Amino acid sequence: MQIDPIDIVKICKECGLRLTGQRRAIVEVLQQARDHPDALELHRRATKVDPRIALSTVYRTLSLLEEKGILERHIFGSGPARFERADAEHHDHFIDVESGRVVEFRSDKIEQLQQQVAQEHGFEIISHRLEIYVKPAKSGKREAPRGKRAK
Amino acid sequence: MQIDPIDIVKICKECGLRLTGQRRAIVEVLQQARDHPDALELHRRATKVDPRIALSTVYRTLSLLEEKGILERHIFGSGPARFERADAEHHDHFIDVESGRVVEFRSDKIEQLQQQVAQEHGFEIISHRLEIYVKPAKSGKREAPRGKRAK
DNA sequence: TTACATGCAAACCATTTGCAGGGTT
DNA sequence: AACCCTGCAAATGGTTTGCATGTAA
Repeated sequence: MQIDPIDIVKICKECGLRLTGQRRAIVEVLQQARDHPDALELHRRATKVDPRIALSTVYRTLSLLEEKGILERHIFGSGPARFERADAEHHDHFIDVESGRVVEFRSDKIEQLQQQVAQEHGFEIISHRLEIYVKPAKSGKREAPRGKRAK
Repeated sequence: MQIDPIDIVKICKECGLRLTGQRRAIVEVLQQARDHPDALELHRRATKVDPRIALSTVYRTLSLLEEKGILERHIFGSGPARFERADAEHHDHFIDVESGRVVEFRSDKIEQLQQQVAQEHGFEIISHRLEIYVKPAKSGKREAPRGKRAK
């Protein structure tokens, strides 16, 4: 089951933005991304769709979509920001330190405990990020858990 | 109760490093820090102890101490890395988005759940970071929870 | 036509690095 | 004396920005 496509036409209309070829191309690339690419990689992919796209435009568009809540920007370890579609339901990340691969997961229990701990400290949660840096378990490495995630 | 002081003399001796005035000064500043300062701030403080310290030396020393496991480097949101003494017991952070203040916390339950989730995915945890961006709860803001942390 | 968007290059910011001179052992 | 360490300034890498030009509406 797929998340709704980014409706760049609607976004532009609503916000009084122009619908340019570059924005279309970048959105298309984001749409198809199943990984967590950085700006440079997105630029690489976007130029295949339309060679007339500057890296700065990619950055500008990414910031734009992030503002609109369409995208999430992650900074894993050090290194460039990496982007992904903002999911309806928040999730966290495993980062395989050997391959750089990112795997999403969600634990309602952890979410719930965070809420509880924050409350105990007199805080209200605005957002959070949980990144677990991992390597494949040497033994009993179960292949990808059942279902990509019960989204 | 205070964490053990950084024994820079011992570290240098063990690793064949030189015990310089700069290192002493930076370590002293780190020692006294009760917050999570960035490199520039540490440099500012260090130059008060000894004006002859270059920012690059601060960076070099911080990297050194991080390697030795004495320090932890955090990157909260975007912005410069911020440093703190590596605690015997891992902890996570609340970041007050309004004031920038960082509050430490620890939840064994969360740690445990992470372990469990990682295992389910066939991963072995190398490290993790959990940052909860918060603001003071509007109502019923209980003042700092009992004890700074039951270290 | 008229803003807004883009490309380009320069600016930026945090951090790292090359190198010649200094200071510890 | 030998070699590590430092200061300085320049380089780096990711990202942002100023500005003249291009283009969607």
